[in-house]
Amino acid sequence: MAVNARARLLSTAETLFYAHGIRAVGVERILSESGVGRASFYRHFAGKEALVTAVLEGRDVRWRAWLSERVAAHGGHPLHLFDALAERFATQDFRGCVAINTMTEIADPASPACRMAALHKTRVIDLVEQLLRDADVPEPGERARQFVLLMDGAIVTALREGTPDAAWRARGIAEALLAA
Amino acid sequence: MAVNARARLLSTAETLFYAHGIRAVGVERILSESGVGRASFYRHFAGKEALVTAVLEGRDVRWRAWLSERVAAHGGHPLHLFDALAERFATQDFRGCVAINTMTEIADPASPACRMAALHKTRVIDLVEQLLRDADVPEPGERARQFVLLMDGAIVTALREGTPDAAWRARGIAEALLAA
DNA sequence: GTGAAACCGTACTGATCGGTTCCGTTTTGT
DNA sequence: ACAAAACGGAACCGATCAGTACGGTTTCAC
Repeated sequence: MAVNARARLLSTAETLFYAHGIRAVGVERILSESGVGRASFYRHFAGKEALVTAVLEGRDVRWRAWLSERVAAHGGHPLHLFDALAERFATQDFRGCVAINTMTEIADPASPACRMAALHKTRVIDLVEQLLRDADVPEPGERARQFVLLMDGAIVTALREGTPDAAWRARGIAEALLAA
Repeated sequence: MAVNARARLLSTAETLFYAHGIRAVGVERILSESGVGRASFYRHFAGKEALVTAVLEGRDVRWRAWLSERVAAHGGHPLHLFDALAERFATQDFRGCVAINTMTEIADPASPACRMAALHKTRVIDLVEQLLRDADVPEPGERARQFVLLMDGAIVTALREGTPDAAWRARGIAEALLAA
């Protein structure tokens, strides 16, 4: 129980922040649920804000890896992005996109958390653009931005509706877009 | 200074909640910035949560009225929804959609605030559906849900980018959708 | 085996949270 | 003019916030 304090902090914080929001989760709760001592926390992180940015960093890497893997599993076509989203929307713990939630909650665009969230989105755009290039879709740059707009709209809608339907709705729109 | 305490509370709270988030704004700040006494606040509202739902109610009514008016001013076609959004995105105080921000921040779907936010979105869908009917667009029900997904995607994107570009991007997608 | 490093738990700080209560003043209806 | 209602200000309440300090324990490298 005395090793990996940092990893446990990151894991517990990620779960709690995602489920309840960043402001809603105090350091107290993260410590008690992770079993990490208070001093150990401040030995690993300068403060709560540093923990938040570290969580967002890890989330960015892991989420893009997951998305790439699932799209590839479905066949690798850009439209399969929405099949991956549908899978995600159906999971029990789904509560939207960490980056979107962070930007709407923290408000200050200059804060490290918001900067990290914005960076995540640009990286996702790059990922989508590469998928579009691989599929020989014309104007992949602009198309990628359109696709991410659709994905974000689907995420917000799925959070509100509590069903994966929004993924299929967004997929239908994307199909119309590619056919045009 | 001793009249309209309720109205001043609602106005101040709406501004602060929208700019900084609900959790980030304490009752203390609302009182000092509105000039309303603490006792007066709890005479008008059962608590902070009641104030939040009242603010969301007012916002819902006012925002739909504003949207209808702006769409009509642009010509009344459903595509003009995105012209209205572009106007909104360009305003200085734009910080996304109150309903989306509330749902991502409060997390609990059963809370009065989230219920009110969800209700707002369904009312917006109804508004969009009526616009589509008036324009003789086929399948207005499903189209309305697609349009609102596009609008929500545009709102989230505009919040991230800080420019009105997302409105034009969403408009382009909507045009492709109507042409298909 | 021994010392250093990492660890957990507890007690504490000052600030702020939402909410209650009381008091004296101002506004309003009649 | 006068009473009732609405009001602002301030002193409180217990709880929780992020962060610090200290003391005793476990882990690990040499």
